[in-house]
Amino acid sequence: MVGRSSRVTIHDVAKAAGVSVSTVSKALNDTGRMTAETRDKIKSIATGVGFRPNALARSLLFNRSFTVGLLTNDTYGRFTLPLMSGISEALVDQGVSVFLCAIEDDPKLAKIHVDAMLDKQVDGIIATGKRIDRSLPVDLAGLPVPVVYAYSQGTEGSVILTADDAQGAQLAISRLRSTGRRRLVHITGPESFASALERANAFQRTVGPDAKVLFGEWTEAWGHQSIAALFDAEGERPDGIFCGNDQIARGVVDALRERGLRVPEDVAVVGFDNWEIVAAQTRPALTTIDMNLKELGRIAGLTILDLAEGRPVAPGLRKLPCSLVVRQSCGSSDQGN
Amino acid sequence: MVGRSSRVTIHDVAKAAGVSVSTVSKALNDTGRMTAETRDKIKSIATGVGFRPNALARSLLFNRSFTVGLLTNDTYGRFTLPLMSGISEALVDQGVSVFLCAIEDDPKLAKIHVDAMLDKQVDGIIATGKRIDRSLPVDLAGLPVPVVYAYSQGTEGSVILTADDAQGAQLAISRLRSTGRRRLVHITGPESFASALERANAFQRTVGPDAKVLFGEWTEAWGHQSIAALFDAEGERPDGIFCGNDQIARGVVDALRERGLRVPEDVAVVGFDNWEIVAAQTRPALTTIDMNLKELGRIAGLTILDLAEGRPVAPGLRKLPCSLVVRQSCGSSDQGN
DNA sequence: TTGAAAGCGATACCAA
DNA sequence: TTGGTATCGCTTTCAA
Repeated sequence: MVGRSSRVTIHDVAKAAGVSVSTVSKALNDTGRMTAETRDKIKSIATGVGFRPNALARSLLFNRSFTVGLLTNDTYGRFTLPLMSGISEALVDQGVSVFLCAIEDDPKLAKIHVDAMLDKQVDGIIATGKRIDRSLPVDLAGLPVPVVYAYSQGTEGSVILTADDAQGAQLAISRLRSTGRRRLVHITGPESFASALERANAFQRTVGPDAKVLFGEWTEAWGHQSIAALFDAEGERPDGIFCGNDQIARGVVDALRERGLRVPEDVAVVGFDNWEIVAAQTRPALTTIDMNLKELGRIAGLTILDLAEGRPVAPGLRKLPCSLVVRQSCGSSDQGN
Repeated sequence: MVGRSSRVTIHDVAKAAGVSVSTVSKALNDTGRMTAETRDKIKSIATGVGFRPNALARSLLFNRSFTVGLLTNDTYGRFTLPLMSGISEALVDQGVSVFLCAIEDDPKLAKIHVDAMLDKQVDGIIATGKRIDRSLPVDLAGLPVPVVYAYSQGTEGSVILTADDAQGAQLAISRLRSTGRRRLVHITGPESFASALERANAFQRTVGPDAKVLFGEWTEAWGHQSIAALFDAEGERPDGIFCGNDQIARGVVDALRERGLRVPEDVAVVGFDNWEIVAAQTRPALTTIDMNLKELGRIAGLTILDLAEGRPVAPGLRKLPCSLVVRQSCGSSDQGN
């Protein structure tokens, strides 16, 4: 039997308990004063009839909707999903729900979604994208609600959360070195990506100013091409490769294997992103850098809540640490040369 | 300058226009009667002061929140994201927003999310998962709002939307045959998955009762293993392989190439899922079956809206057609034998 | 200790 | 043509 049982209001509880609505409200919210007996009786009746307060009514009263919006243009969800998961996790105990709006780089659509969220009185908006040096196609400055940018470019004076690319790169390099690798190369995406540049700079700062960096595409194919270039050429060959993302790393690992080189024995490889579906299916599975996007999401959620509740938050760019995920492509750190 | 400009209410508009709130309401909603002049004046003043009606207040009045919930336990978002995108697309013009709740197979978490959504008076809930023969860890029957199951098991008498696995399999087989393949094999996931079984049954119904089906895992590794088994054995070798998902297909394609077999010239391969990240990066790129999850989401959105607005919807399982996405792994259909 | 009434922001009926 | 008032479900002040 499908049927929408209609909702029970505080009025119904009052009638059932033989008291007034105000008494019920006070009883359930543990406010006002009354005999413990009355309070308990009302509480048990309320649960008995299955009363749940209408959040809309409370929102109207408190001017707080216990709702935040997540705006994204990342269609693959590679960044959005872990972020979303972290946000949700941080906010669910506070009774806050998340509106997800996928706007696909369409300014008009973005505006429609933002307006809809504002109309619904969201307590704040978290903006996220697929790269940290591009902003969403909509201006979020001057909105009547707080905004937090997570893995996206933000406006002057706003709160921006991102992963610490340089630190992530260090992590990868340390790992390669601790397994005894000395001839390191960095294969990464286009130079036009701030995160590619950031990692590459960290790489050269750490390994040396003329450490080799190959900029290209974020694809497996680029991984293959790079290996061809590196190993067909004369001269010194790398024994450790730090890749700008897991797809490149996969291409690199496959290309090395096809050349009869063993990973990690002959060449160790570290990826970036910890994109499960790529990293875990690569043979050998990729040791890689995780940007901890879920944690980033958690912090974004808590931050937007702070802002919404009027607590002070320092504006500016905040970089959160990456961590190393050890699988097989980089050997074990106690392994000599 | 960051600052939350406080919201303007209908009252402010009324004051600015020198009329009553009821007149403003009527003017803006094109109801009631008044001089076109008054109406226009009020409208322009409203836009002038940046008035946007508080959706919460309207919801309270209309008992409609213009909000739906999407409940999912699919962490990768492989099914959820396209679905979400379709739902959102179908509902955004109606001013409906979507709460996304990721519940990760945790019954308690699921209940918390469902309760939060109900408290916020969602107009309906769409439940989705990562396989069609499992239900979410929460009972959605008897809720005071309509529920639609999309790519998830549903309850007796509910509305369930899913992809037509059998038809998808037919599509793959037709494609293989139209490129002249005659010795077809199906490599797929565990027999315990309804969708694997459904596709396998369709395969045997079409190709013949003793057409070979290999059940295994949904992984690249299984693709490799199957190829080893098939090509190391004595006897007839397949010239066309239909894979249960794109990951298996990728393993198959890689394994074939490693054996010196050309894809698609020697063996044609068709995948399933059209998971861009896998299908497009495979060399050659995978011809595969797309479950049209976005369209499925669109229909789920429209259906939940129908239900929410009291329009009749036939209960039961509704299978939506898959489509073929042609890339390179299956050659072109005008190619002879 | 309990309850009546005002009000959150909007809409709609019914008078004027 | 316009405006006062009740209402949606809830919380909170203030009076009883």
